[in-house]
Amino acid sequence: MKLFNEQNFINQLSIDCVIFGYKEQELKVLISKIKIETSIWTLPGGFIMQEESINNAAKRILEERTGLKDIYLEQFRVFGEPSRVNHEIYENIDSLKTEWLAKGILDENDINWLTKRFVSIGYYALVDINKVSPQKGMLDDSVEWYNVKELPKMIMDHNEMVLFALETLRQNLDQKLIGFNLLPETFTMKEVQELYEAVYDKPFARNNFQKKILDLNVLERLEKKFTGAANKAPYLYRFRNQ
Amino acid sequence: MKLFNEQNFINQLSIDCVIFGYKEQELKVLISKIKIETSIWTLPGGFIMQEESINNAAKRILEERTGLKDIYLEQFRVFGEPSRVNHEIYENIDSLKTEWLAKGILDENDINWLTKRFVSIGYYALVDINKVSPQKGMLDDSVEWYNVKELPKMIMDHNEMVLFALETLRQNLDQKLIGFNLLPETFTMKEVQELYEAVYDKPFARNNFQKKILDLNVLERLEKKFTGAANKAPYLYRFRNQ
DNA sequence: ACAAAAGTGTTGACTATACACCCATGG
DNA sequence: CCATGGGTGTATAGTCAACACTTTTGT
Repeated sequence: MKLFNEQNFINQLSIDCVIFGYKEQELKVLISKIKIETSIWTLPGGFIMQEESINNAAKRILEERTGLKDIYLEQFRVFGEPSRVNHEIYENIDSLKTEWLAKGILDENDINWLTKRFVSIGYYALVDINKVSPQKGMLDDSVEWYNVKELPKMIMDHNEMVLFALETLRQNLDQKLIGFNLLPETFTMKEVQELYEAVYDKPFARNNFQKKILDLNVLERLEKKFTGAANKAPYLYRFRNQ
Repeated sequence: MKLFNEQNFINQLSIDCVIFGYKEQELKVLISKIKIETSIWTLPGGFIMQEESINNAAKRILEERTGLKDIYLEQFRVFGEPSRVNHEIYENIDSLKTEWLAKGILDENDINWLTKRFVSIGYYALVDINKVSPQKGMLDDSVEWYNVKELPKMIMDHNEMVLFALETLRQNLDQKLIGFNLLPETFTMKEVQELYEAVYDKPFARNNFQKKILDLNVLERLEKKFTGAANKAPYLYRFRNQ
């Protein structure tokens, strides 16, 4: 097949994506499992086509896994240790290699291409978790959301990548007003607060938080949301886009 | 010669360095001129060896141009538009190609290697300008310091790279206490202030600035510096390393 | 004594945080 | 009418910028 070679993709350069979602008071990351028996986890990743910008490559990879266009995403760091090789997958796990070769998914050239040392550009993305139906990649066994605090050990430096992505998210959440990408169309102030608490992993004072967010002047107050609970009904808000 | 091929370097991936120095109240950037007659300017750059981390590659490139080890440096962004090709140099300027081939500096394979589309990792570095004696690269005609506000038009997106580097420097100068890398061993408070004014391109109030910097608790006050001027002698300071 | 520039102190505005209170809602 | 949680107001502390004043230096 020769899927991977220098005519299609740039050699030894990859993109790995830390896709953040938010649900049930937890910040989650979308990761793939390669194989059931041995359970190898990775971040969703891919390669850069010759005529494609790196941003578009990242968008394409994200769309493949989430089905979503127009995702908020941003590069956060390049990972370039010479030890970044896929040996974990392609050498230790002979059975995988045999299987892929047998199934004709990959040929020898592809495997040679994939087992070189790779420099990887880290992107992080923020998505409304309700809109995503995770799609398996070619080599994936499953794709699932994991709590960012309870991620399994992933290949190479992928766990470290998540730490860098989270650090960048924390630095940018306020400043760039990007948190609303993680929430549905409308939301209550409490939901915003719980999102912030999940991201920064610390509590915020309710009243001061409300003041801070409203003072940003980016939210539009809608009708009240009657939950049936025996207390005052909270307002719903929507992110005002300009 | 075949200097450049996939056995030596990673293909289609480069590093470009924005090297900041500070002198005479001006923030300066070290840039190379390729050829006298046509005057093509570029940022110092290079490639990544197969067994080398990207950080070490950046250090090596910086040492080649500045002669300095242990420079403060940090990656700030990846530039990956598919239009990033060296055509400006290698096609429009036939004379260069002819010259290099004639001199045996590069052969056809090298030129093919160099004229592909490149993804470039941007690093910025902060150096004590007094310690640097700029070194010409293999293809350089000259290497000089230019005021960051008065840079000539450089190839590809190199001017844009400087803007991103400066933006990152501004964001990190305070937070990471890195400004002292731009100053000599000892300095007066006025020199620190003028450095900050050069970086942010705006004035700071003298007394408040002094308070802010001293409150960081990273400076050690030394003896006074008698300049011979008819005014109170300022103290010298040194950056306390822990 | 004076000008120039460094060092220090004081004030007022703004911001962040803690505390207090009131209000709507369903049982 | 009460418990619960949402919305809003106030007081306090801390931070930051503007202004004022004092000190040191060489002429």
